[in-house]
Amino acid sequence: MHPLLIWPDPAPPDIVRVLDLAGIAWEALGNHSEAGAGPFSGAIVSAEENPAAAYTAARSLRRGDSPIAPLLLCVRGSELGDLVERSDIFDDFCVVPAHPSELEARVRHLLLRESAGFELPPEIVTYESLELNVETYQASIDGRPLDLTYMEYELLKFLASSPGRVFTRETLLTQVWGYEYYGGARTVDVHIRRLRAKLGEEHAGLIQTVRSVGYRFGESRWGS
Amino acid sequence: MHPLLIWPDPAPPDIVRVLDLAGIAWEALGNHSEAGAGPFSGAIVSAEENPAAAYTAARSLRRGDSPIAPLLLCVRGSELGDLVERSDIFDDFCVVPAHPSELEARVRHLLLRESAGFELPPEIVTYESLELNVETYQASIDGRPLDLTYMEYELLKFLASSPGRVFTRETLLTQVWGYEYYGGARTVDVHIRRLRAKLGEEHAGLIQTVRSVGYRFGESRWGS
DNA sequence: GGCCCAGTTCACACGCCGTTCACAGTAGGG
DNA sequence: CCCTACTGTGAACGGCGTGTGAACTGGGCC
Repeated sequence: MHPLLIWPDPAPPDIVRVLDLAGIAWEALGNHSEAGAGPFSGAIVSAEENPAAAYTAARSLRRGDSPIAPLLLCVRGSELGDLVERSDIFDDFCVVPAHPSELEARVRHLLLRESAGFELPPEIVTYESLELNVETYQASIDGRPLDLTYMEYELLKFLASSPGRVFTRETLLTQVWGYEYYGGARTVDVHIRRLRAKLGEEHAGLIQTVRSVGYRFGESRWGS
Repeated sequence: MHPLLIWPDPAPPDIVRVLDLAGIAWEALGNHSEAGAGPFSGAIVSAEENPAAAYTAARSLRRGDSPIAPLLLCVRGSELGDLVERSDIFDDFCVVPAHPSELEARVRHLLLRESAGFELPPEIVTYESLELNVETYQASIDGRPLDLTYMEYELLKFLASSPGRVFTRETLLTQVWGYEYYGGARTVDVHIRRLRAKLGEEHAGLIQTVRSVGYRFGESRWGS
């Protein structure tokens, strides 16, 4: 069994005590760039001290080449209201200070469900002739490779993950760019434009604009 | 959105209070055999009073033809040790007594993740052969796609959400256009006209004029 | 049958919204 | 340290959705 990743570094003593008593291996890391250390069977992110930094850390753990799952978020009760809109960056949360047995139960439950087959985002997103290999960050259409930048790739991946669904610029900014945004709606437009350009003339229609609403990927006719 | 199933019946007041405040529909059921009543978007099983019976109930909810997911288990702290070996019958648990905001956060988190993962049927407003897909902003009638503008779509969606009900122009202006309006009653007329034109000759009668009152969608006065 | 009221239809102009271009800031690599 | 490429923002352009005025129609009432 691979160890659990704990953020931040040094790891909060309360969490360490529970894991050590339960005989669960762990490793504390301060930032994602060090995560190349090895595979983890899951992560615990403590938002007790610095919630904002913890959310950023959790989000970055969920991205990149090897997203980590499951992820347990430890938060104070006062932070509960902010959790709903961040649902995508954690699998379970624990209100701290918590009874050690609750924390242990949550960790064990998550690990068990993980081994039983946890749902992670698919490795390859495809739509018609478009292919997105999440692992290698490569994209191709009609077999021809697409040279996409990071943001273009993230945006296209997000859109292609929900074909037909319309996303507002606001939604795209928070979901793809990942932070609260004020103004800058033009940013989305420009990236959409660059994407369409790289998709080529014949496939530019894959991304449709829904006037005064947002953008939609594929499914122009809902014959489905 | 389908209601949540709550066990046991009658539902624990603490849980009911949280759900009602959060505006989440629920339905209390005592045993699984009654569950044929309708589809549920999830379940909450309270093991506060009778843990053994609650485990049995949760297990039966997870079996049968239509297993219910996600399932939230409410347990006392003293039961935490028994949870690990029962990991298969619930998706999340909540230690009671819990702060209402924690319970609400867990319910919302489960529902959000469920909708993200399982991709439950899209929200669709439908009336006879008319279909409005709220997620994709697409409309169709008799299977033929309708090319509606933003305002036309919003107006039609609002009308079709309450078939048979008559709306005054003022009501439509405030509800659809969204702001207090002075004058400009003609605006509604024209949009109604454009809608009727796009609905086609055969379906133009779906939107009826109630003289000196307003407009009504569907449910002709003879039929009802 | 003529007047009046209410709804329909038509035509047009304004303004919003999306697209596109151009440029500044910045991070990463040689 | 320079250079390149990616990213984000401002501004100009163009299109079309939207709202409004006015003419037209149809029905009710005296």
